[in-house]
Amino acid sequence: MPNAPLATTRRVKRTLLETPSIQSLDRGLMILDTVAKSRVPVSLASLTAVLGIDRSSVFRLANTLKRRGFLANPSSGKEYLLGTSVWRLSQKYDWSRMLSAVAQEHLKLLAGSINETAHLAIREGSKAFFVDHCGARHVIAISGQSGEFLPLHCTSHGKALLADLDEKELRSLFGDTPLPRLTKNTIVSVAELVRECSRIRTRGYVTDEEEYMDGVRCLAAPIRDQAGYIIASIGVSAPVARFPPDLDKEYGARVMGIAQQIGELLGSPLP
Amino acid sequence: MPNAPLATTRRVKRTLLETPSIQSLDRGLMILDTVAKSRVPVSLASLTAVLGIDRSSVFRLANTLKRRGFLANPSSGKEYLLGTSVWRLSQKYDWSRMLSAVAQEHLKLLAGSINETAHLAIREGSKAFFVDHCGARHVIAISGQSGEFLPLHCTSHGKALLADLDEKELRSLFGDTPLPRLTKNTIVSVAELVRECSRIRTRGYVTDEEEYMDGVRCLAAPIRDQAGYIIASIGVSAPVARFPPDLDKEYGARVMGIAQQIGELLGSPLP
DNA sequence: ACATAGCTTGCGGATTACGCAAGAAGACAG
DNA sequence: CTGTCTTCTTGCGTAATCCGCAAGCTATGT
Repeated sequence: MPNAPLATTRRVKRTLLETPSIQSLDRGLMILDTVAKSRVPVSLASLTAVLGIDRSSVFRLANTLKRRGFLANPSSGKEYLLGTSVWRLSQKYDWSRMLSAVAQEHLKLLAGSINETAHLAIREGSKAFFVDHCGARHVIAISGQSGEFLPLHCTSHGKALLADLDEKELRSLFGDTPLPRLTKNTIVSVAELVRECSRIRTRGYVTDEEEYMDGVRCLAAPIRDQAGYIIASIGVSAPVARFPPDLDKEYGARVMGIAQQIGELLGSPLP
Repeated sequence: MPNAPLATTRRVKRTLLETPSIQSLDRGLMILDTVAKSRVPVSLASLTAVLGIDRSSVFRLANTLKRRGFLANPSSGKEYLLGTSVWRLSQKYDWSRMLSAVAQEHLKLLAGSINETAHLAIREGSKAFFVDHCGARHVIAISGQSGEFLPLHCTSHGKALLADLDEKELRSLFGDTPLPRLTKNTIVSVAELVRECSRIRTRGYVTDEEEYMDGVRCLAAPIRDQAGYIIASIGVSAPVARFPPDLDKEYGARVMGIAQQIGELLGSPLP
């Protein structure tokens, strides 16, 4: 653009493709995201800092969100936290049904490709909820527990779902009660869980070394949405005899591949 | 302002009180609400009809919401349904903790006023999750199960949480499997549950006539947010000997009063 | 009491979003 | 396969809306 004949410096080329976003709405949603991301109430000042928008605009946007119940103030204070509307909306929807609809194909694919039972789970509160499963065609196979709640700290799915939490979050989640031991391998300390989580983040998958049930090994990977948040987990389970650790690398790659595909599907179910 | 020199007819008086809302954001949130309210995918046309906004504006707003993952299109079709972001946000937050923080006082008040155990519950998937409880000072009292998942169809809390569902929704929730019978009084047919729900809506509270456990009667009422959606339930439990049906009216009124107070607190925790 | 930090509100300008209307893209019937 | 009809998508000009500045205000701490 050598000449630059434009009087006012126009934003960008803004080609015909790509409908432009509505600025105020977009900003409002960013505020929601930011508040949700932080686990402590957020002050107006820090919102302006993070978003780089003027104080007054942030105030008015946040105020609008508050009026509709998407944000709220804690009993005493001006800081913002998520309001009940967010929860209301999410409750109306049966996410597990939506997820299993989207992921069903992939789950079958995974189970079929390695011929072991595959599971799909989400986190519900302090439990892993097993949304769906697809069995293997072995005489001996891990039976699926669709609809079951299992502990988070001693299953591969549970650990995958927790992968992004830091020590503080883990401690607040599990409280002061010691983690219940189900087998001799069960991880019972939060400290160890912290290490496990950081390992998941670098390696991308996690195994369950007979931590939930003797004789059963599992391998799972987190499913992340476009924004990178963990929203579910997918993995496989098999008797130890048929699932020695030297298969981990291969299975891990497979599981992670499927996890990524599902994440992409969830992110943008168009074009 | 005796002269009223304004050329363009200004909207309303717009007094100093009440910060005005940002229109586009407000509209976007209305769209979210509308989509969530409907349990079938919503077309652009019906959105414009419901909201009374121009087609193009709705399109661009919805598009913005879609980009941020708050809306999505089903695999094939242009209709809108809720996107994963809504779920993501709600997951980040520990609603049970927030709720119990807000309601703790009231729960204590309720338990104290009638000297029986009071419970606070929310729905998590297809279970009632008991968020908090407050015990009574009796030798024999119903012990509290904070942190427990209980069935929806045979507890007063569960039924209160389901009160607004219609037959279709109830059937899709419970599926084809018959409702498990826990006592001789347990409601085992969806048809009966439908009647029970309509009764709750008119009467405002519901009892559990030893449907979950022999010898225990409960009474619960739904907690509704500002918009009227059921978001939680509160109620009391006692041995039948101490809680005959002629106490229902008094206890019912008490429980409903507290439920309303909590709902108001959640809706607007300011002024 | 004063000072400081953070929240709230007026105000004017111009960017932004709105609505109209025309243009695609399908859906459906003949 | 073609024409008609519905529904979604995009240009464009207008002006209303929203943005940022800067000044009030409220609360907190010294």
